[in-house]
Amino acid sequence: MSSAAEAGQQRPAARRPDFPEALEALPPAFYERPILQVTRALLGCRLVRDHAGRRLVGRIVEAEAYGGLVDPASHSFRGTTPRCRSMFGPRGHSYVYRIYGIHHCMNIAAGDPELAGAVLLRAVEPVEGLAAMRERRAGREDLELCRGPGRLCAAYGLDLSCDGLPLSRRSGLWIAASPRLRGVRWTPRVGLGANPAASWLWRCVDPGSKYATPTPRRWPSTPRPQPALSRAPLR
DNA sequence: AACTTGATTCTCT
DNA sequence: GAGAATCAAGTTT
Repeated sequence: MSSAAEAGQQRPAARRPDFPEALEALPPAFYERPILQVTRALLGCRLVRDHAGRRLVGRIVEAEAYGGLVDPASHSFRGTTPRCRSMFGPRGHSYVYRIYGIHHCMNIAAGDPELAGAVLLRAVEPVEGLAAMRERRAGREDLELCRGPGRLCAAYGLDLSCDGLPLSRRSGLWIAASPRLRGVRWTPRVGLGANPAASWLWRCVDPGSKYATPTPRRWPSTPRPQPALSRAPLR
């Protein structure tokens, strides 16, 4: 009995050929659990990018889950489109989209098999490569370099050319595992307006970090039950 | 209208 | 100063 479990622990990639090798060091919960667990596991991990001869590193302090079974706030809600194609792709790949025609947002595809899903990285605490980030975000305080999904992409130089990349050292963009962060808080997601999912607690934040965006004082006033995540296929 | 940001203006502390 | 409100800035749906 223990041999099967040990084999699974030792060689997770054998049953997950699509999963980037750089993520194999993460605990099994990272890729065995629904998207909320993935979101939870990403907090405290590091977003790393090797680009233009420099390494950028940031500690993830804020992330949001999108997708799953029925999430009207997700790009995947109405099925696959050229834009959100990466949400339906293999887990551990990037999903980068343009927002408001101006900025970009970085996500990690993390849906269960046959389910679309992605985790939006909303803020990281700059750890390494501050000089390159300051160049891309000239005139900003260090606190503001990566506080917000659009700012994060600007500081990292992430754009549509980074969409669909496997997160790995080979691609130059990956997640470095970290011990489970304690004391995270779940809140409603930011910027959903009148969306019926506006009150779902799918935003995970390190409340002790100044590098996360502020949590709104007033939450959506019409709570609706979150749907149970299941492995049932979309549509 | 949209999973945002930056600048401005207002309020309150 | 901090925080809320308002507005405008491309592109895609």
